[in-house]
Amino acid sequence: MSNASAIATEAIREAILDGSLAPGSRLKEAQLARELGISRTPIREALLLLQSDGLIETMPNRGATVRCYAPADLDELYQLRAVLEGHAARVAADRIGPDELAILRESCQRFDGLRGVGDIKALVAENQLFHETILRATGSDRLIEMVRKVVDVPLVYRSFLWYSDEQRLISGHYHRQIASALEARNTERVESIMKAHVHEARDFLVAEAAKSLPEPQQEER
Amino acid sequence: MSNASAIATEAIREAILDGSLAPGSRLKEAQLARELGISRTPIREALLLLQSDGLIETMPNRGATVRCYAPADLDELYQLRAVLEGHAARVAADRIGPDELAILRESCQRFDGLRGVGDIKALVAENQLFHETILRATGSDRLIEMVRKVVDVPLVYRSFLWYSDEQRLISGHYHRQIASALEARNTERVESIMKAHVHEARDFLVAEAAKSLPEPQQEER
DNA sequence: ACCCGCCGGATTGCATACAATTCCGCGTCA
DNA sequence: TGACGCGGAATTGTATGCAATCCGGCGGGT
Repeated sequence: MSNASAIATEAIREAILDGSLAPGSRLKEAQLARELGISRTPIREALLLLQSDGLIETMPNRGATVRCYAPADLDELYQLRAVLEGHAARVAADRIGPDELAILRESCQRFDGLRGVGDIKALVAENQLFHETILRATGSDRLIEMVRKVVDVPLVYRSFLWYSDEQRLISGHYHRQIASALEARNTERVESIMKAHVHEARDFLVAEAAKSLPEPQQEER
Repeated sequence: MSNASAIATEAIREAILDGSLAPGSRLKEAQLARELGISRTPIREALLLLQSDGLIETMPNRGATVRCYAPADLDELYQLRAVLEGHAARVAADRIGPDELAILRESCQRFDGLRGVGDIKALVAENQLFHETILRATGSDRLIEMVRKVVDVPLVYRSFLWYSDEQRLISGHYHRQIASALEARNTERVESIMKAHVHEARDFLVAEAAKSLPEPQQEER
């Protein structure tokens, strides 16, 4: 991470994902530059990248704001994610190697081990590892990139999912089923399981989001 | 198109798509700035956008080059396009309105009328209109954006397709079938036809590309 | 009282100057 | 002769200054 604009990009992205920058809040270039101790130029480049990631929104001459997401957006994102990850799983079934399968197995083990533990961050990380391993097995950088764009955004709201012990159990089960189908190189099956897995996460999250933020209010600052 | 960086983005994109900037050629910021009569700052922003579109490639401290595509890349892109447009067609089947259906019908008519005519640009435009109408009917900006990223890139090579009279005929046929399936709101059918349509285009193009550019040579400048 | 236009502060957009890095050719040394 | 290292030119990365634009408040007119 040598250059300043990459540092800025990650710093701002982290701030958005961990909630220090609330949805709707205004991102002033000068302010961000001061806070990160760099000039406005790399900040502008970072904002451009984050915009293309869909994390922020910019209006010409009026600056950038952290993008707000309505439940409908979550739904749309997860729909796309199901399509993309389903496809990824199918492709991966033909190309995944023994070492990657081993990683998946181990991940499933650790996932089970985390049952009942309150460590949400570890769960999220473990889940990410599982999904990313499958994505990498596709060998398609474009696909990886697309999924990242669809996954990163709802990460803001996503922790909800892991507070439910039942959801953890079910997710772990899906992961094991997916790993088995990949091992058996059953393309049809792995695609449909993956889609079901993502769709369930969507249903759960959309329901939760509808409860906790019924109005997509525009926050200010 | 008021601001300079948007102008620069479109100018460079056009130059890449119409071939004035050959794949592999180096994009020097100062040179582009001189040619467009603006400073390097908006050029840099344009390059960032084009990079996220996948049209160019940049290495840190070493500038940008027009991205080269191997036949394998074309294959990958069309695979993704089939998945995404297939999904789009499915979604559109539930949401498309009568006016959009009319546009599709008219487009099919005009498409048939262009048979035997040498006007490649008109064919490309008509084809784009057809596919974009379906995409817009999904109401999902993210999906539109994703497809654009996958479609724009091979546009460089794509004219091949339309030189074959047989391909025109077949494409026209697919378009009519798709329009019918949409009108009947047959989600399963429209998805599978759209996928087949894209897959055929891919087969044709990959075969042509393999013939005309057997080695993905790195051009310089 | 309400609407309209103007003005000052704040913020973004663009240009330019400067610093850091890379690439290439030359000379030196083993 | 070949490999290594060292400038210097070219190019990218960052900082900063200035112009253009937008927002909010104030005053005048209806």
